[in-house]
Amino acid sequence: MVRIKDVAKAAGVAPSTVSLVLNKKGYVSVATRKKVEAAMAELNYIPSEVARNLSLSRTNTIGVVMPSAAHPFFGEVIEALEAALYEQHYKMVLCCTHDNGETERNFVDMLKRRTMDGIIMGAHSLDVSLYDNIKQPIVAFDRFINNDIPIIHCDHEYGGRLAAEAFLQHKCHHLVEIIGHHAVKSPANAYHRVCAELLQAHGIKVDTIERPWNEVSYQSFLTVANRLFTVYPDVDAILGSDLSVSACLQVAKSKGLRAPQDIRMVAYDGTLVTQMGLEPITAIRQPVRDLAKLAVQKVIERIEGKEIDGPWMIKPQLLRGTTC
Amino acid sequence: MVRIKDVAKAAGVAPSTVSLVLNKKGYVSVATRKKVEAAMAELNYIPSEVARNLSLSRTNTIGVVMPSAAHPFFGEVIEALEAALYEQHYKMVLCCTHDNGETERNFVDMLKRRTMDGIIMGAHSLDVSLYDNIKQPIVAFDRFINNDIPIIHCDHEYGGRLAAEAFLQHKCHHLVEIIGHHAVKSPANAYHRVCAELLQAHGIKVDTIERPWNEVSYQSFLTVANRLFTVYPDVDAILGSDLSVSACLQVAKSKGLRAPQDIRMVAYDGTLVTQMGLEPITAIRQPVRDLAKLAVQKVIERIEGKEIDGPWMIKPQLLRGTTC
DNA sequence: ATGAAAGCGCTAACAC
DNA sequence: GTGTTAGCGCTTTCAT
Repeated sequence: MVRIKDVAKAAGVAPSTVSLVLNKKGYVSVATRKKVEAAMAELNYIPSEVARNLSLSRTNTIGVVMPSAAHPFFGEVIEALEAALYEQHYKMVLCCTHDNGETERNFVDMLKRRTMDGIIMGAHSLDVSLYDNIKQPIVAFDRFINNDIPIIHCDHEYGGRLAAEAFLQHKCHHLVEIIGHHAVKSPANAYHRVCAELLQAHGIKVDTIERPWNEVSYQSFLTVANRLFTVYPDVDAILGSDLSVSACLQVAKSKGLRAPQDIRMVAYDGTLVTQMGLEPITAIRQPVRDLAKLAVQKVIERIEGKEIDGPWMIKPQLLRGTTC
Repeated sequence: MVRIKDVAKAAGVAPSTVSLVLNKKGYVSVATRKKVEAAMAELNYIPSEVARNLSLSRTNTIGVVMPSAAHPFFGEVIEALEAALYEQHYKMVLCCTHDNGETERNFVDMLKRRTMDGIIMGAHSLDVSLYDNIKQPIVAFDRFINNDIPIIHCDHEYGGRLAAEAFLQHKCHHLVEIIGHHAVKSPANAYHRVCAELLQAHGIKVDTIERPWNEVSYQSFLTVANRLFTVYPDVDAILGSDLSVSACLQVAKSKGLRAPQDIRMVAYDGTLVTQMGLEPITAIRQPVRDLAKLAVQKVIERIEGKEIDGPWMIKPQLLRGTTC
């Protein structure tokens, strides 16, 4: 391994000088710069980033915690975060919790060990006390953690309103909402609340059905969809996440129901899933790229010592499909 | 910040002793261990991983390079790799290249700077010379790079055979294969070749249609699907990746074609996408978790200095749907 | 404009 | 068993 001092020796200068040309800092005469650069090329020198990190107490790495990478929505989020981080010259280390508390704990430990300069937290753990004594910058992605941790999310109340407006363009009598497990404290719950309120104000009956904790197979979405139609046979409007609604559409079709004539459906998230079936599902699209950019910008501001407040929100958008 | 020497001072011992208890190495009397542990707790000591990394010349981090995280297949792969790495106490830093050579180059640079102990490379770059002078361990994931870099992949020839067998259970006359861009050198091309050969041996006509480079929107899959039906109106069998076939199914339905009576389709990969539409698509499922585990095992063996050979393959599996 | 030297926080060889 | 000490490779202040 060739070190900075090897380059210095070869170039006949001091290590500090090499460091200066390496980082394009300070004043170095053109002549010595040339010598140093020649020596670096000659020796095929590559600086050790770890040594640099230790010296600077900064790793240019930020940790991203998500429930899963295989889920279409989180896959998109991860992609967008990685791109935004890359643009700011940060590396992303990814942790998928699979809704497992221990995984999350371990990851937060890594953060504490200063492997990373900051964290973007998008998982839904149950134990929020994990985050009590952390000095490093954290921002939460669509998730409440505590009052010290700023949160970036989509304007879900507005999303709920968009969904309600879509439903109200048709005659519905009974909306069923497929909601996440009640233990998950997410700002996203707001869209269900708002949509329910608006429809109830128009005399529409609203029921909810809850998804099991930590079940991610598509089969489990089909199970819930089937239960929905069994428990509420007169349902004529459904609101839920992309996968939930996709499964409902599948079940509805198998029962010979047509959308939007017999039943209306709005999917929340608007990932690929809603575009991919035999008909495009009407969806509320979360502005994933913008959310990711904002989250990245905010962690970095915190890393750089700026005081930031939050929360921050971005409005979602209606993607008109054929199901509502 | 509290350092190891602070703990040492507080406990009345030497830093090296603290290091020993920290790493559960060597022999430390129970009494001093207790003292040290008390001091660590008292001071709320958290070791710096960066310093440790520098000292050990090892980061316990490995880089994963994939074309995208938003794509269902790569999302699954990333998830599986992360889980496998986590189990081995490795962190994953993720790079999505978006088929962009510069991104990849930058990432390989990071590797050279020894930020990471190794790389799992699953992207399809065009410039393979990038990998010429790398000392760190690399394994390729479903991708040919060069003869020095071992490769892990699914047994695609077997996959092609499975697909052919599925088609041959029906009467087909004209298979169209949707293939990736010709610049991508992937072992996965084998399944197209093998399936084509087997069907041609039965007198079935085979054509191919090539996907554009670096187009990832679902819209682009629909475009290709539409072109397929325009160019080959008598097509009655289609083989392609999940998204390609999903788009074809959508177009076929819109033309009133029924599967498998009028047209047969087999999707390669077998992600969520094939389960999600209105009918399950018959698919060749890549054993993603096993591939990921194997890839992780092999990079780690290389990191630990073991000589490994490769290539390694794992057999795919037929998922019977209703489309063939 | 360049060099000497101290430090970033930890590990490990060696001495006691 | 425990302490001393010399690294790991880079950055940066302070002289010159």
